Amino acid sequence: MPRLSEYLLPTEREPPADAEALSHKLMVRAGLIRQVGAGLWTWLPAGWRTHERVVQIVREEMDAIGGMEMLMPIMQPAELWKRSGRYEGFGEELFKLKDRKDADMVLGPTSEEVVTTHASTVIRSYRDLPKILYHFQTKERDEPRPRAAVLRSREFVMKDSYSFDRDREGLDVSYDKHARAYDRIFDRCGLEWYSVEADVGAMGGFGAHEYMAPCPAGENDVALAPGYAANVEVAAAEAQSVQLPAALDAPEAVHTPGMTTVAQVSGALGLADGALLKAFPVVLPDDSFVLIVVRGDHRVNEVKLRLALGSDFRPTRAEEIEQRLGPPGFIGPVGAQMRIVLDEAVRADAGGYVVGANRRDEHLRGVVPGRDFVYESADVRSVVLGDTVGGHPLRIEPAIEVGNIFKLGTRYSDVLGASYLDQAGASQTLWMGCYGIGPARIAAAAIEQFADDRGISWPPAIAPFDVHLVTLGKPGSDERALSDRLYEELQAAGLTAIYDERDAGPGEKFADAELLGCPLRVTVGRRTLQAGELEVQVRRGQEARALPLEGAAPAIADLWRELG
RNA sequence: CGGGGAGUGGCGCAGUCUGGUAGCGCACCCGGCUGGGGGCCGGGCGGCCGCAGGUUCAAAUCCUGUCUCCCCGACCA
Repeated sequence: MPRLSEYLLPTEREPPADAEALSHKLMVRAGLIRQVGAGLWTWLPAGWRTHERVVQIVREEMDAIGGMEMLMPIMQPAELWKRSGRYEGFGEELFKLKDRKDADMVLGPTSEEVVTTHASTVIRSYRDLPKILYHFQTKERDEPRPRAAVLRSREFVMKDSYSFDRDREGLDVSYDKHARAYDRIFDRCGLEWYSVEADVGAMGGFGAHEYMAPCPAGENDVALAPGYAANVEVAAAEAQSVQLPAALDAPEAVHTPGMTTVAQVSGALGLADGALLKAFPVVLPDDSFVLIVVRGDHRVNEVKLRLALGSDFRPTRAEEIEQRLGPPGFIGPVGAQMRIVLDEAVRADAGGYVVGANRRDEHLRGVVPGRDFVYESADVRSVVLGDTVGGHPLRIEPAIEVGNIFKLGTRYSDVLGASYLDQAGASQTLWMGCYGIGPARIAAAAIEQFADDRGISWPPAIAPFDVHLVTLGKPGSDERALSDRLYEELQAAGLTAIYDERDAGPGEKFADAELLGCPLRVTVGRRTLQAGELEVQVRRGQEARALPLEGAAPAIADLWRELG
């Protein structure tokens, strides 16, 4: 255990000028991390202690569900990725390089290819199943925009585990085991968290959950209602109803010169934005056009749209819109010669909507879906504040994704030939799941969630040290002799301690202790010594209490356990 | 990739418009004082002014190019 005079803890008074996120500022100020380049960070000793405490918690819970720790390489032959289709499919995020023989290599952003390749040769029989394999390994992802220090970096350690099962039911069991392990992990780390249903996306999975830690620096928006939590990417909710003017016998043209936005048209007509319909043409891979129509106060959700269309799509170019429909800003579903998908929040019986007329400077009013255009119905919009779930209004808050679990199915085992022989001797494809956790994000999320104006306030289980021991005595003083002894006794009592015996003033020592944020600060000074007691401050809430000198170390250990 | 901003000592900044000895606060080193909330006094160390080219008697400052980093958005197993 370190004495601070010998330790490397470069604290700063000022945060880096370009830091925005609280965790970024505090991790640098507290001497936990330093930047090397964009999205590349060094963990300094105290920061790494926290990282490794998180890792140890994850390890224990993975082992508890039968996971087996291993280690796969960061650098991987491109051949594997070409076989899985992800050499191109992963996109620009994949770091690619060549070795001296000019062979294509990649730096692994994840390890499905490698682990599945092993499984294909190592798992041969139904008797070998199920298996859960995991490792902590550095991941490399050439992020288009790294941000907020370790919250989104280009290189980071991830725990990734992979389950192998005989069938879909087996996968469900492995998945549930992970879900339970994850619950314990995030609880033990002291985070505020919840799990949400996630986009299974282009990976073609069978189910996925994300573990979210709410905090201001979060990059995901989560929709919440009592008993409901979902990433806004996939969230579904009841839309607030909107006051519509009465339907007309037939659509009627309205002159709307230069009014290309919803706000302009609704303003000019004195209507709510939701009384208008917005139209977004998209193009499918077969080059057919689909017109997506949502309420004027709603936005198309691309993830949900992809799901509803059952295929990828691209936005339409301006000249295509002009050619197929009309001038951009004035397009609408009436008379459109293409497939129309109408969002479910649009009611066919509520009155008359206003839509673009597909002619310059003109809209139509009194439009009734079904009567005036033919459509398919689907939920393709993003939820907004004001929507309800089960009658409860939605809350939307930012969160950091600290982990996820994903039912892969046979997507990798199929293409990489991972199969086993069943009891009847028939070859069967392995069913797989993959499960990730980012220890760095857990650390950053904990900072975000619990920091106060004095600095970090770690959850006890992942603090760099359990106790921050501050001595105010000069070398040779009685106070110093006592604190030296206490330092030994704290360790004997099973606590980790950082001992600030620097030749510095009390204000500086207290400020550094509160910045670093260990759960307990113990102060030894003349004042307390004369009173025959020690001052112990609980970092969170900064409540101070006095403990008798006699038997102080075990009492501090008890106090620490109470916090945990 | 689109938009915006910034590169001057370890950190935070001024100086650039109007070219002329590279500065301030903190940190750091030495000495002394102080000793329960970033204390005080004195003395110091430390800078290819991101890089390259150009203009000029002279460039941190003007011109051209380039690199890097940050923020917002797009993107994101």
